[in-house]
Amino acid sequence: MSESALNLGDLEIAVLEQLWASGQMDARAMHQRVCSSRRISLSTVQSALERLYRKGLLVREKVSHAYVYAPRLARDEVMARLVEAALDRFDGRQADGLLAAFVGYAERADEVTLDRLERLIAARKAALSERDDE
Amino acid sequence: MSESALNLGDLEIAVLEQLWASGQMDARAMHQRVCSSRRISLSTVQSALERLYRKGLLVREKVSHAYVYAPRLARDEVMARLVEAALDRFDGRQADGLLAAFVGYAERADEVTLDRLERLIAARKAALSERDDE
DNA sequence: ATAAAAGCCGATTGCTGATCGGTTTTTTGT
DNA sequence: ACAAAAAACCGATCAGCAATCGGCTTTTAT
Repeated sequence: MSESALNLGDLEIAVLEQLWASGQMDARAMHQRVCSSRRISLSTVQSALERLYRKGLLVREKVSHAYVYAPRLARDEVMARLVEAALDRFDGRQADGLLAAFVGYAERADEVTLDRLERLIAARKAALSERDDE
Repeated sequence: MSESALNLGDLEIAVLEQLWASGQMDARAMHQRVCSSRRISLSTVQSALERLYRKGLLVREKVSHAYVYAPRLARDEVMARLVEAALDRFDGRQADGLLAAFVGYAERADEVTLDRLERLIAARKAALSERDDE
């Protein structure tokens, strides 16, 4: 049922970051964005986009001849899936794992983050009790 | 510089789970535990233990001739590192990343987990304000 | 129709985990 | 002390996957 197993390489993440920042792009534009930091050919970028597309992380539309790629998932969602993929391989109790992972981060978390988390938890609790009612 | 890049294979995780459950074990004992679900030779298990040792996840002690391995990190700590490794590759704001990752899990979290998280957050907030005081 | 741009395909490289067998070293039983 | 058994050590193979590229095919635009 779980079967996530998402895995992303460095180029793939860099490409995703560009798309999250700009919304959409074709391979050529992407190449120009990333070729400054990485000396890379157009086809390499195309391969990365293609892989991300096959992984279900991008949507694309043929604009006249070229594909224009756009993120299919929000940045946050992808991060969540990565966490899920990393934790799903352990025996049961993912919640505990996340909890544990969070502890490590919490030690560094600032007040704003904590406030946001509290709101998230409150929202989740509300959702839970509402579901119980019906 | 982050430089975590922790990565674990399936056998490695299975081996770790056994050690977390039993505290310590030598290669032979480990082999007997895992060879039921995986048809695997002793040396394969030894390799996995060796790899985990080199990765700093296990300690070992030569008990007379055989190494006895034990976890160096708690299960939770390893999970936390895995999450960290998965998230560190994104641009900045890891706190936000964790937050985001948490959102996904929170949607499935049960009340007990939520309560525990609230306590964690409260504890962290207390620690923060105490530090501000001094 | 032809050149340029894009897509598609296959190959290579590099890394890492899983897996094993053979050789050397250590332990142990007699 | 010696031989058999157990363990460690070593290196080799295999598989999967990301990164990378070049070349062939298709489509577009002039």
